[in-house]
Amino acid sequence: MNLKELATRLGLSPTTVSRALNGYPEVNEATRERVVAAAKRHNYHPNTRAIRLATGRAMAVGHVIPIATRHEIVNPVFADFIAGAGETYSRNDYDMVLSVVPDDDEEKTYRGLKSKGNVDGVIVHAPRMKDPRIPLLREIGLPFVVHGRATGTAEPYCWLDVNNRRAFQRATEFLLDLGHVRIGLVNGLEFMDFAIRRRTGYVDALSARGIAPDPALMASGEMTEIAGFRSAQAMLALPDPATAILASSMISGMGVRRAVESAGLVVGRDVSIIIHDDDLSYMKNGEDVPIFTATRSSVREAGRLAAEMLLGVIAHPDSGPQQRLLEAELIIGQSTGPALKN
Amino acid sequence: MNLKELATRLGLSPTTVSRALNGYPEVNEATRERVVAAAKRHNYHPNTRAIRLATGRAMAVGHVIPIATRHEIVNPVFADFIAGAGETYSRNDYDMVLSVVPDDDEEKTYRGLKSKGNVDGVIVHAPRMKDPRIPLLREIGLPFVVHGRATGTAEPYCWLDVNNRRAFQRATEFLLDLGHVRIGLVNGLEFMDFAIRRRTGYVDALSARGIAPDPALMASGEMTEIAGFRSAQAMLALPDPATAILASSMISGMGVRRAVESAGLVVGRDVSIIIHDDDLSYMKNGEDVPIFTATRSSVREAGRLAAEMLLGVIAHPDSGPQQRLLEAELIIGQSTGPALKN
DNA sequence: TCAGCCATCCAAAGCGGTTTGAAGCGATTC
DNA sequence: GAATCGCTTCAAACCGCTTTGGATGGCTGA
Repeated sequence: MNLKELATRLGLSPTTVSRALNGYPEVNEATRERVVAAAKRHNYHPNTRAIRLATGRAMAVGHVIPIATRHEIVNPVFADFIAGAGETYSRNDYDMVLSVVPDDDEEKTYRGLKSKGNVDGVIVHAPRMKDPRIPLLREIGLPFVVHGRATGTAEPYCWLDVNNRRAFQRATEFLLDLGHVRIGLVNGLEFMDFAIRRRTGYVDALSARGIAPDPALMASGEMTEIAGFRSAQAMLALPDPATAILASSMISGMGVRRAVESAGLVVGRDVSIIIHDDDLSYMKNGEDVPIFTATRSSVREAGRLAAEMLLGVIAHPDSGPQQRLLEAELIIGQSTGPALKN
Repeated sequence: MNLKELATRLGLSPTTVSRALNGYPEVNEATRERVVAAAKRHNYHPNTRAIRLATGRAMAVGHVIPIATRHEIVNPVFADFIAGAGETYSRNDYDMVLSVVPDDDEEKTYRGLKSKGNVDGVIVHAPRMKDPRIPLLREIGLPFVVHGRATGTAEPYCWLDVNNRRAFQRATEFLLDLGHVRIGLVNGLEFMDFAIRRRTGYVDALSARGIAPDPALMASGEMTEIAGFRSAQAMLALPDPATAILASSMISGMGVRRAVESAGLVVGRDVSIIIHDDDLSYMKNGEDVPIFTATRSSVREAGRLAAEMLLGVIAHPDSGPQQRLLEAELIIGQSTGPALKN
């Protein structure tokens, strides 16, 4: 059943039927009701491909996922962000198209997306310092929103980010207030923008109390369990070991916890742990009482909001670059406690 | 730059240019080269929306992700599967479109995808027993491939699955051979088809050795760290406690490990653990030496293969239902050892 | 009464490709 | 020399919708 058939059946022109269904004013209310009823009765759904060609809009948003040789973006955090963004798209009748491409094809992919007209805009994931995708997208004129920020980019652009610096600053201050001095940081890879900001927050908090950051207490790597384990193990084995550790994710936090426990120490008593909790739906930080004390910010919610921002930018291309900074909450769990006097 | 402009510039008709670029035989080789060169020079890319309307194909594959109220499908395993499938689509110039919808809209979504012509086929995720999506998709005539199988579905359909029964049977036999008798199963939710099959394999292996399955040693729940922890904790607290535990994923296995360690026991000596390892890219089971003994099967590779199968079905709709069963390998890690005599 | 004005509807021209049917033309065949 | 054939190329229809630019006719107001 297509528009023409439906129109014939109703004894109307395709024009009128189209207008009736799309809510245009120049159609008699009685006619509209008749059309709407017939459309429902015959289970008519306009063909998306035709709409797209006729309107010149793709009604779709792209997410480009590089199959990285050096760093995996396909991680649990990404999945939850996508889920959140997808909710927004569904509600707005947009499609979400994911392009999984070898990372040296990334630029070609963005250019293709634009020139072939597959999408109306894209979300940029996991920005790095001076991320080249930002000038690229501006150059080719494809609307975009960055999830995170890219330090070192001069021109303004649309982004939505968590205040990572402030979150880690607060977490560090919290540990300092508990009397901890030897505080370790198990960070993500420090070419990622968020990791840089987190370290800044951590260092700032220490410096404000006159504590010089100790390189031995600052690790950086993939946010995996095993990496968390190893980094924490090293920090606990120091002559002057860490008594508290900040971990960059739930998963690396689990590695840190394993290191603490396998050193015969008790989490929350001998060693405090604070993680960053993305509030992943399948990886809750406890149910009622959080297991870990954490800086929490829902990445799924971030996905929803970033998608909304992008749809806004697509609808109003010259409304100027929008920006939004979300604050993480500091939630107190069972993994932190006062530093032991000795 | 569109086809007509390019044709005008070349002094040719759009027909010839289109054919030249699409490799049709009825065009002079010299002309074709001229056209191809001009297309590259002017950076011409045919408009996807126009191609889709003209050919009647969507050149896209759908993945419907229900925002489940009762069960989360958006999990790490799903993310890796998607990444694998996406690789295949990119190589074949197909788009991957994800629909994130409330779970009571799932049927409506599939029907819409078909009648609006957004996709040429779909992948069905996380099948349950007698999964209603299979008859639905058959009814509306939308090509599909199921990742997994749905026990209780009479008619044949396309699927790609891991031999879950055999994998868990072998794992159980391996533990039995090591002298374990009290073997626990920390399973996924048992309305999921894969979980049923795993339990069957486990029970079969025990029965073959004359061991009656003990309900106290069989848990079922979400595959989270905390659920794994709790189930294992209960099994270790029994009067006749488990000396070995099968866990359904890396994450629940981490919970099991924590339960073992926090009971003051040593993994691989006091208690053996075998997990199912989906070989997730960001959650490796060790680097050279696996941490866990595991039944391993790459879910990413499964994604690639399922996507290939679907593209095949789309290209040859009446080639009959294809089916493929992948075997998991049993890899020996550091989490298993002989049962202690006492 | 008649021009002017809404309210309502329609024909036709896109959107940018693919594909069908036919035509031009030099070479071959009879 | 005419008919035939193959190789190239093209004009036009088509995919299914949106949207522009009328057309129609009843109603209002002078």
